[in-house]
Amino acid sequence: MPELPEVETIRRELEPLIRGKTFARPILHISSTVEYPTPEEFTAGLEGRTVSALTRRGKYLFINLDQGILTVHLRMTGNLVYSEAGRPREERFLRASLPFMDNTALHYFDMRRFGRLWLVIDENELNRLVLKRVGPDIFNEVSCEDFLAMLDQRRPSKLKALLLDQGFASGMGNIYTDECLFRCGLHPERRVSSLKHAEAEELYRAIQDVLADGIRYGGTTFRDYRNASGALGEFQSKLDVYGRRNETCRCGTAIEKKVVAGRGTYYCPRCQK
DNA sequence: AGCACCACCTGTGGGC
DNA sequence: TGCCCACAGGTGGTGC
Repeated sequence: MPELPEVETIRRELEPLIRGKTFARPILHISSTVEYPTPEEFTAGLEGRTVSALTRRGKYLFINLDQGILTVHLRMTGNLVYSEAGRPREERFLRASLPFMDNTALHYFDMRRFGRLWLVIDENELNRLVLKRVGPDIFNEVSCEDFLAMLDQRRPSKLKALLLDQGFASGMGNIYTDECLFRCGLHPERRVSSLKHAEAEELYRAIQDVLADGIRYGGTTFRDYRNASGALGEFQSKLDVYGRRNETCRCGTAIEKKVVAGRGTYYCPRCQK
């Protein structure tokens, strides 16, 4: 489900709703939702902690506390939903309930159960246990100059694989990668090493633009994504290629789909070189 | 190093 | 019409 714009949408919406609130005792409906520490340590450690700020790196959301950092990764189908009243309307796929002292709550839903929660004591532990292989946030922490310097001209991989590599830079997922490559007219199978300087700059620009647009429209609901209020995103109506196999590109050519870097990849064979 | 493949899960839509 | 299985916004491990 969620790529950078979806997580950022949740972050922006959630922060004013929960900043200053204090957690009551969490209920883990599926204990494997907690990756670290043990479920018992997680519930005991979160109870009584107060939210100070919400931050993000790539697809990771950090709920910073007066002591420690509650970390969330939604993977494919996770939803983090804030509810005014204590209990959610629909309990199917509810994996964890994180109530606050004032009887509001954060509910974590996840159909496929891939998403995870962590409770770490500080940034040091966060970097060591969670963010070992997570590169800088592509939207907030990488300037054009940085990006050009990061592009290793000897790197043999394809553009699609580069952008999906969270260790290179974090936040891009399958949808925004395809949309970004369409926007800058680069083929997903182009080799990183073949990029000219101007093309690399256009790629950087397209990444920033597509992510900004995704955030502006509240993310993409292709299937399951919901924001922190349970509402749908709206960027799906702006997609140029993703999910549009056999539809016509604005150039008149049919959009194709093939597997690149192990992921279903949509592109225009005429516009993208 | 990078890539292909599997694993983790559940649901569903497209093809036969 | 109905059934089945390929595939789905992600990532981590393994082995080549």
